[in-house]
Amino acid sequence: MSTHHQLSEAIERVINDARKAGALIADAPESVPLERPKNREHGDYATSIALALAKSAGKPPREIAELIATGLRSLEIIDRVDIAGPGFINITLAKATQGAIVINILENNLKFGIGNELAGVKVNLEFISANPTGPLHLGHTRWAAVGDALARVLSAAGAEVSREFYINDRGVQMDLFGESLRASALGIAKPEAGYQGGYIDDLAKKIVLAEPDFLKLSEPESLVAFREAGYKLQLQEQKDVLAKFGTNFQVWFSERSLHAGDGLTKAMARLKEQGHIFDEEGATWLRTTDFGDDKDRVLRKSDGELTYFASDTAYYIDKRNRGFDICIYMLGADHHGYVGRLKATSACAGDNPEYNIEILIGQLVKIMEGGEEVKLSKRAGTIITLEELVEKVGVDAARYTLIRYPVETPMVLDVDLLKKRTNENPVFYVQYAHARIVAVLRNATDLGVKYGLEFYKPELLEHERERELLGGLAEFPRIVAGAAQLREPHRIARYLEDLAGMYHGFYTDCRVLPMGDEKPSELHFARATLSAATMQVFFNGLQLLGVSAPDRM
RNA sequence: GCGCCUGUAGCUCAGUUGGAUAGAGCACCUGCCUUCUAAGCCGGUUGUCGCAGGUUCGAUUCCUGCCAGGCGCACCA
Repeated sequence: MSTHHQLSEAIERVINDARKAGALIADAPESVPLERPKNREHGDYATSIALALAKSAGKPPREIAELIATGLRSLEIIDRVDIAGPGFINITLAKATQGAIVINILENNLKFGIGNELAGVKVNLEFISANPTGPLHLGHTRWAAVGDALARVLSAAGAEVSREFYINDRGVQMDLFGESLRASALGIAKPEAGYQGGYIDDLAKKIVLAEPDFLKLSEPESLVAFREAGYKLQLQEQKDVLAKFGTNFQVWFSERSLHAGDGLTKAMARLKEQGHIFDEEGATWLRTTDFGDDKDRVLRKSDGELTYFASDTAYYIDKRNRGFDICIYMLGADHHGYVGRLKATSACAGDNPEYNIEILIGQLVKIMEGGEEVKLSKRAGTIITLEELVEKVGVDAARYTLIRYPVETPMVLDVDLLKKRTNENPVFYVQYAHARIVAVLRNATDLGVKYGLEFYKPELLEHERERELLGGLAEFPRIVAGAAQLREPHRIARYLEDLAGMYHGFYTDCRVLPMGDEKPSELHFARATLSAATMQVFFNGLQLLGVSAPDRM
């Protein structure tokens, strides 16, 4: 059980005991607010519960605080309890209580931080889902990093997660893609609305080299041939680039497969059965306005063609049929208009849109280079691809920087800054802390400093820096759980940066290894053990972000 | 016009369930390497938390209105 959890239960018990004894007449608290105060003078933990109870108790908060404090003081795990300000209760833990976190970490090692908040929940996490008609660009890259990290975080909370990439391999865009490739191969003008980038020419050359006969085909035949060959190559390239980026999907889901198989038929039947389908002006509609959408949506156009929306709907229903409890969609801000219809679709299918479907909207990424904004335009060929970004700054820096911010904030990436392999880049700050500990432990072995549970005496750790670090380590499980519940992996990154600060501070003020002829003491052992536990948390945390934890830098 | 997101230090941005003196990195000034990685640490400077109201013991956080920026409102994909 975490220290935090242990404490909040203890406080609750004290309050309930006081209520039973009639010493306190107040409503039962819904939950105990317990936080780590920013100010060190306010102890290890602080609660404002007395302020919350004041109203229903009809007593001044400080009086209630005193009552609770008295109960807490008798507990072994607590060293001291103070009341401050209007009625805050500040708690300082006993040394052994605080030091116990190291034992917890070393006993669980790779599993430390893993929780069960989402145990038994099957989550489908769909992200990127680009057309296979070009390379992945910067917008996709944000999702590639955040989506993968979110998948890891959700798994850490106990969920069973499937990462899915929906391939839009059907429709007008695909045809334009084929037409553009063929035009390039034949040296004729590309279609106006087609794809213009240089990669089209490269792809076309590759195709002709492999299949020279394509040039001899009739126009309709060659359009299909180029389209299909281009599709295969481009999709493979997306897969390769993502694999290099450390983002791996369990399922690459083809839109075509919904039409080729019975996915669409099943979906339509389901919606009909639920009674939300109607025909009007020769088209088939889904009455999404039944569930808050601004307008009804067309599934089958009057010309008989199925819409993209029909595929989306079928895909959603397919996911649910495959047993996923929660379907999470990660979409770019330019698609936020989809939220209403997706939620409504879920409701039309008879599901609970408050639980079965979640849509995360990510703001677009701006990019600065050479002091000015790079305008992203496919037409002008100034798109920045995932591959280019990685070439410039490396996988770790790219992933970390993209994950570090909440997705709903528009972010500006300064490529020049990321290129610098210096501490201006927060990822190095965190990685450095890990590498530093590895070096210390390497030396520890050489100097005969033993570390590990059998050499660890928590009561020896009483330096301010040690206490701070111990407190920080104890937060990790809560941070992971919070990141999972809120779908916000950036919290892990921010936490690691704080933890790095704590370790660096500890390292500076608390000598871990003996100096000169000094003999290794139990304090050295305790500090080395504390370092080992910290290293484990850095490792686990960076793992959740898909960022490497280097042994040397 | 309607809807979504954003507005916090010179810059890039944190700040879940309302809490104590609003934080970090960069930038700027200043110290700290004859013994564990100086990609580090210590100290200093920087704020009408977009504006105005409201809710209450207490609001950067919740509510309303306004201002500014981004994005979206197809029988397109």
